[in-house]
Amino acid sequence: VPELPEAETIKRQLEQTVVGHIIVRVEIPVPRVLHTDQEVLEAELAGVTIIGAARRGKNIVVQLSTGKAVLFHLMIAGSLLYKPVGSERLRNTQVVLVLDNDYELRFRDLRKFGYVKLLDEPDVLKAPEFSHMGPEPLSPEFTLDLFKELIDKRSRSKIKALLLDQSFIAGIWNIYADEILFFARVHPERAAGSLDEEEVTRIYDGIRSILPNAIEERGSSIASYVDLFGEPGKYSEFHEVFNRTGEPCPRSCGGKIEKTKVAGRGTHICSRCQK
DNA sequence: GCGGGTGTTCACGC
DNA sequence: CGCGTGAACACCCG
Repeated sequence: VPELPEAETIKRQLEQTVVGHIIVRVEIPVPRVLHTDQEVLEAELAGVTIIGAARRGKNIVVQLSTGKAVLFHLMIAGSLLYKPVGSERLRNTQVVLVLDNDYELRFRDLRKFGYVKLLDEPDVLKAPEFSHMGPEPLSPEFTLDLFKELIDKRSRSKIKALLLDQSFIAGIWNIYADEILFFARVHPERAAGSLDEEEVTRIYDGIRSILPNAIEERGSSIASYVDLFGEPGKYSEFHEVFNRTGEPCPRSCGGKIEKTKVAGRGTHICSRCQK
């Protein structure tokens, strides 16, 4: 599942590739993945220049010279791919933006849970589509004080449920929630209100260090995720607990990584380190 | 047939 | 009672 680091990787790669190019044609083999009327989308995209790329949470946005933008949500098994025109298109390619440099931007989703949508507001901080979302964890506005305030308001929730809640904080999902809580030595079932100041600070520090490290490695490839160039992310090699059930705890505490279920999600913990 | 993210609805408990 | 919370669905297909 592409989370913040994976979406940010793709956003940065879009800036190096499609930005500055004109969309000469749009092909939509599977219109069902559109959350915008097909004719409207085609009319709004054809002949238009791509002027920027942005990200909000796990959402990827391509900004257009017309003041509109295109939102790609990769959901569970989606990918965006930058490929030469004429190269073989993988099965399940649903939307293709053909560019003026003989390359094309392809949206592909094995599960068809992901979607493509036209936005009238290209500023991701203003677009109503994202108005329900919590703060961007890597933004300057997301301070320790703000995090403490938000935690206080949701004291009854389990901390892992909060990290997964996109309206609480944007872009973190299962991999990074588990890695952050292991880093912070906090058990995922803990009620937010039971966390002391040091624990909240450690979770905050985990968020602010793990996400940038993961971006540096172009994200984590666990199932189907690949970046814009079809390459897997390398951060999976650095996972301390996620997908490491049964392995010894990397803190050498003598415990083993266990898999449980918290907030409805598979959850990896070292129960000796995380209290 | 399971599982995955999201939006929605619905039920529960404080 | 009202709110916060969480559970149950629907969507789809390897």
